[in-house]
Amino acid sequence: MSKAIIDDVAARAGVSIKTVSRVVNREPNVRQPTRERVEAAIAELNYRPRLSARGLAGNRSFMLGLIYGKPGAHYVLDIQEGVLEMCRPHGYELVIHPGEFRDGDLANEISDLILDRRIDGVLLSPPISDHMEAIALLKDAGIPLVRIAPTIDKAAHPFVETNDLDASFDLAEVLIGLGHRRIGFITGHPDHRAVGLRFEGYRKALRANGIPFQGELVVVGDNRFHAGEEGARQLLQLASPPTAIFAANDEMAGGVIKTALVHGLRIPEQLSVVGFDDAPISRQVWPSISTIQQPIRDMAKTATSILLEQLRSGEAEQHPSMHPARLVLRESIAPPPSGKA
Amino acid sequence: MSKAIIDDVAARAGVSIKTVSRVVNREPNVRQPTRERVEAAIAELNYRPRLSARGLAGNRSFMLGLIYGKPGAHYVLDIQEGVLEMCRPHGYELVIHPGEFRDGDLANEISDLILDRRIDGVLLSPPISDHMEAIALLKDAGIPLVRIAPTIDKAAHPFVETNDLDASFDLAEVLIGLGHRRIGFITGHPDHRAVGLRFEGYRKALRANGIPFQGELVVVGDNRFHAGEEGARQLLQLASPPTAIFAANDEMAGGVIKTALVHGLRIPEQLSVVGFDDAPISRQVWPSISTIQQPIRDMAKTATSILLEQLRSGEAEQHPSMHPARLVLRESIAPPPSGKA
DNA sequence: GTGAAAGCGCTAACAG
DNA sequence: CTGTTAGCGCTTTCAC
Repeated sequence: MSKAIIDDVAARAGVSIKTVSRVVNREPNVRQPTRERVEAAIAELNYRPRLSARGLAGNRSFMLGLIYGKPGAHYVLDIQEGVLEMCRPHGYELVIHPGEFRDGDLANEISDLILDRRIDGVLLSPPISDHMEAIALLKDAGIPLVRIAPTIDKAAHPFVETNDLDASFDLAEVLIGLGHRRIGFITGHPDHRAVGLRFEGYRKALRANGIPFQGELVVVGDNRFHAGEEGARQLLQLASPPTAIFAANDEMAGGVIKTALVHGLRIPEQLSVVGFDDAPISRQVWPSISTIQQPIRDMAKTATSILLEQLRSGEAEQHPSMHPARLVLRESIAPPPSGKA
Repeated sequence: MSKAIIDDVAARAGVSIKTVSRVVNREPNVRQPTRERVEAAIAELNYRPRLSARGLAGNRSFMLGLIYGKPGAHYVLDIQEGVLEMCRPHGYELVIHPGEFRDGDLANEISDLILDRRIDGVLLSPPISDHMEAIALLKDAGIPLVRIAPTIDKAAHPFVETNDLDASFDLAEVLIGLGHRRIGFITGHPDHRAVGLRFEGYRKALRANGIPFQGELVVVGDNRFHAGEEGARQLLQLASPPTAIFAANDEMAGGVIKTALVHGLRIPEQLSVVGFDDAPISRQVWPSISTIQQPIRDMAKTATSILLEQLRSGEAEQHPSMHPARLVLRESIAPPPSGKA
């Protein structure tokens, strides 16, 4: 078994190998009864087309590439699983490639990936989805690509996205609705642009509620836990410290909580904290963090299906697809201390 | 460029394509000057052998499979990166396959993987590395495999491992050395056998120090944060609660810490907590958790190189390789409350 | 040591 | 709608 090749199937079904090929590739121009006969033969023989033979003859590799940065382990795994779920059933294999945004070698690594593996198409996940150099490279090589949650030059290629800005706006409004006026913000890593939109949402919410923006309440972070710790330290040292802190992701929000606890602050009574991502850490600290859940896995699936469609049709259809995020309110928020409100 | 094929190289070097093939495959029987000439031509033309052509002719796929469970996101990513780091330079691609230990379909999925992709070799990471059904399947199919941190039937196949038991013994002895006598233990998921060894280390340490084993101090967990919360709740409700809790992994240790905080206990003054894995969470909770760091990435690299060696030589060499773990002592431990010691 | 010929299993043009 | 004929680019025999 499993040694069956296309000739065996053709013989058993009483057709030519070309017809078998047509059935396997879902091409039209095969009469229904013929198709069924071939399919039966395939099933009986447990025939699986040899990928390398198909690749050699058709000049395709049946491999998709996923190039990703490291915005957090769970984010990466979610993306991977979403992509796998979509590409396996379609006969595509996935080649994963971790890449550093600032790594000068990324360009070389990508060339190697394309040249060596002859990837059929590429998925770019944040923050690499904003790495225009990489994108240009792929474009020049004529490799179809789909970007996940890009923030710049969005017209250039198909993409999927979520509404970071609006969700962030909503979350900030929740804090404002509770009575907070001095809300600190810890930004994400500057390279990670999608996270930058979260800052925009915060500012927009301030504006919408007539709260003046205060530069001293903003600290630049880098998406990591430690940046949250440091940022909180800075913010809490202000002459007039914030009554709430909005961290651009949950890792940093976790850092804020740790610092607050170390300083002996009670959360949420003395300080409200919110994050973004609905990462495991948001449920694991105490009190648990109010945050925003994104349909990461779904975005990855959609991105993959867009890429597969593009590979089939040959043309890049621009149907940007929006996967809305939603608020997850938990224990970490409360009205500001009465004296401050 | 990049369109160069073997004939181009042969022409430029003034040899036959067979000789080029020999050089590319590092075969013997090529005179040094000839080899150099060919290598020069390859470099000048930026020639890359087409994988599908090699695969078709040589009946290999140049793909390795990695089948893994979900013992934690960071664990998985570390393994992936270790494997990638090793196989890319050797011209192998990696096919990742997340699998559930209890999933009845795992067998089918693996068959598909083998049949469809014609994987050359497979790496099994915990807890799948103890999934004997999967292993039997691969063996029957004649697919070389290497297991990462297996605990049962270790003679059957090559493997890499770490000293879970000894490290766990050492950590338990640290607690005992501080004066603890009632030490709670929260076990890992029963399917995840490697984690089971950690329990053995704990028992061995008790024995070595003449402390009687008490069943009531042991709670069965499942490696997840929530199990740590629950387990701690149970242990702290005992008539005579433990003065220290050893969780079989850091996720659960994090849960223990959260429960302790919720109960108003101060750590480590009133309760010492230790975990295992040196996962990010061990640094992110407060106080940070004493734990054990394992060279996961290195294990993955070694496993991969063993597999590659096996593919080259054709025979499975049994040189089980041990990667020692090491203690990481942090804030979460102290002598027991004086009344209890 | 090196080369010539013969496929590997499939798809791409064409014919019919 | 179906079949025939050539390759795809490489590795294998097996000569030399």
